[in-house]
Amino acid sequence: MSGGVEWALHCCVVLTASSTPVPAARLAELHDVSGSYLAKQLQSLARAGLIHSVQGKSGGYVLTRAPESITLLDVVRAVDGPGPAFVCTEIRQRGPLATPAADCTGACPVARAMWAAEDAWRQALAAVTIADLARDVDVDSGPEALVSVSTWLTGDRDT
Amino acid sequence: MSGGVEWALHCCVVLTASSTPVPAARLAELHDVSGSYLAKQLQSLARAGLIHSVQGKSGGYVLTRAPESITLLDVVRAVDGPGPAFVCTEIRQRGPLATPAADCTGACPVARAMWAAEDAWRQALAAVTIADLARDVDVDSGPEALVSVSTWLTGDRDT
DNA sequence: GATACTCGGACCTTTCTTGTCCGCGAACTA
DNA sequence: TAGTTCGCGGACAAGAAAGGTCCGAGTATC
Repeated sequence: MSGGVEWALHCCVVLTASSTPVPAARLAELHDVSGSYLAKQLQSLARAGLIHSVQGKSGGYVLTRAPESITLLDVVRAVDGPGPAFVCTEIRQRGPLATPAADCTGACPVARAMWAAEDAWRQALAAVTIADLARDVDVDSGPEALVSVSTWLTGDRDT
Repeated sequence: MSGGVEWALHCCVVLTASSTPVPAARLAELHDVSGSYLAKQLQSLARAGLIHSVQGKSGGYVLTRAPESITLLDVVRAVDGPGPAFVCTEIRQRGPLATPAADCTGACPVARAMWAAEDAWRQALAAVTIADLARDVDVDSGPEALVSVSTWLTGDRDT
C-alpha cells in the first residue's frame, strides 16, 4: 500500500473544516510534507471526482460531495488504483500438468479465496466515511482542534 | 502484494498430494517458474515453520502440519511479512498545528479505520485453510487432478 | 569414503514507488 | 487589459523493493 493514502485521507478530513478552497501548498505546510508530491495525490483525488480544483487566485481544493458520502474506499481506490492487490497469473495453465483452458471456467480456488478476503477489506473501508473520521477526531482531540485548523487554513499566510 | 504469494500458495496445495519430500526444482518445473526464485519463497515458508526442508539426496520440502491447520494468513504473513500494509507516520504530530504527543494516547482515527479493515482481511484469510483449497481443486478439476500431480511429483525425472 | 543431490544465503538486475522540478493555462485583481 | 496567483500536467532523478541468478554448505545414498 502506498504511503500517499495516509496523506490523502488526512487532507480529506482537514478539508471538512473549510468551505472555501484550500491551496495544495497550504495543506502541505499544515502536515509538514512535500508540497510537490502531495499535489500528485490531490490530483488523483480530483481525477476520481472526490475533490474539485478551483483555479486562479484564491483557488485551491474543495470537497465535491458531503463528507458523509465519501468513503475510505473511494479515497484508497483513487490513490492506489482500482485494481486488486492480488493478481492471478493463471499458474494452473502452465507447466507439464497444465489444466486445459477449456476447464478453466471460473477463477482458480487460490484467486477466489484471496479475492474474497480483499472484498472483506473493501467492505470494511466502504463502511467508514470521511465524516466518521472527522467525528472521531473531535472525540479524540476535542472540537476545538478542527476549529483551529479551519481558522489556520482560511487565515492569512503571515501567521 | 508480492507475486510470490501466489506461487507459495500453489506449492502448499501441491505439497498436500505428496508425503515424501519434493525438491524445489520439481515444484518450479511443475509450475513453469524460475526455480532459483521459487526457492526464496520456499525458504520463507520454511523459516515460518510451515514447511520442513530435508537435505541431501532425495530431499526436498514437506508440510510440517496437517493441511487443515495451515491457513492462508500463515502463508501470506510468511511471504509478505507480518507487518501491516498501512503504516501510520503520525502525521498529526507534525506541522504548525501538531497535536502534542501527550494527547496521542491511542492510534489516530485514520490508522484505526485502516487497521480495522486490515483485520477484516486477515480474518477472512485465517478462515480458509490449505485443505479447503485442495478440496476446491478437487471440485473444480476432479479428484484425478491432484492424483496425477502426486504421481508426477514422486515419479522419476525422465518422464 | 566418494559422490551426487539437496537447501541456504549472498549477490546482482530490473521495476516501481517516492520525491522534485519547471512550463503552461486559467482565473481573479487592479 | 496587464499582472499576479494558483492548479495542472509531464519530464526527470533518487531510493527502495521486487524479481532473478549464482555458488558454497550439508547430507543421504552408493
